[in-house]
Amino acid sequence: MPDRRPEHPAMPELPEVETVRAGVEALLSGSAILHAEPHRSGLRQPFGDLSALSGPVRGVRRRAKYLLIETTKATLLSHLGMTGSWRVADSPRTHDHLTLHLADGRRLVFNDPRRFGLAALLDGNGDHPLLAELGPEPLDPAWNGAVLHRALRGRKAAIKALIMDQQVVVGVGNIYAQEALFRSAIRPQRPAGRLDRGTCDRLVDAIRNVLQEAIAAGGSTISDFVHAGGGTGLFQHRFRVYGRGGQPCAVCATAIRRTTIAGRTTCWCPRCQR
DNA sequence: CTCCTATCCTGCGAGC
DNA sequence: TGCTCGCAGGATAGGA
Repeated sequence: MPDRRPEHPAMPELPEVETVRAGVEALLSGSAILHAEPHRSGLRQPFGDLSALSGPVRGVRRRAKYLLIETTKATLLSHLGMTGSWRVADSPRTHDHLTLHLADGRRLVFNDPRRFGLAALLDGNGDHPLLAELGPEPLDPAWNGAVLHRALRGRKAAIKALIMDQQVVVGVGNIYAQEALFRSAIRPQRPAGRLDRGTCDRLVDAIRNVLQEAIAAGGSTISDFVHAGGGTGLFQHRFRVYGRGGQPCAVCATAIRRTTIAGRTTCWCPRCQR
């Protein structure tokens, strides 16, 4: 039975978070935060004391899949989890968890039905434990096949599991891991430590290309509602393997296969990927 | 240390 | 129609 492609692949990986970053930055540009008002004690972990979050907004940055909203006095770290969104409040909705009151009267609200998300302030040094162990940014030119090859040395886990490991490289989740492996013709279950240098070069290129294309497809639309999924813009129509188990490969027409790797559904073409 | 599994949580679609 | 059940998955705790 062929998979049905999910209607709303609400999986915020690097491209989705980057799109949300740009959207939130546009919403906050030139504004100031008066105060943060939590509606519960926390999500994946406690919000902690958010009272320092106020002042003119200096910028909105991204590190891995985290958003960083920086004011002159503090920086809010947030993660969209699976289903998180930021919006300019209209009326209250279920699963609204945190409201940022702005000086111009608008309210920016974090909503997250599944509550896999997170929000907390960076400490006085601008650090947070969640940021401490993160690996390289995939779009940073300093990350390349040689660096990946070194990181995989001796590792026996499936290559797909390791490119989703945020200590190896950040920002790659279940969708783009599958798509990058298809593009680089690598079978997802191959033991990572056995990939040679040239294969790592190919994989790095594929990861970069698929992420950049997805960011570009994320579009420039500025909306009052910036959310995790919906599949950034039109990119979801370009998936070659994700969610396509049982369907013919777009390249060779062989049936796409489906399995589980490290607890996550994984699809691949048995002919194109070795 | 490395690797894998269970867990958190809600919404949705399949099947009866 | 309305119910139950399984699945979706980022990050992490804990077990092997």
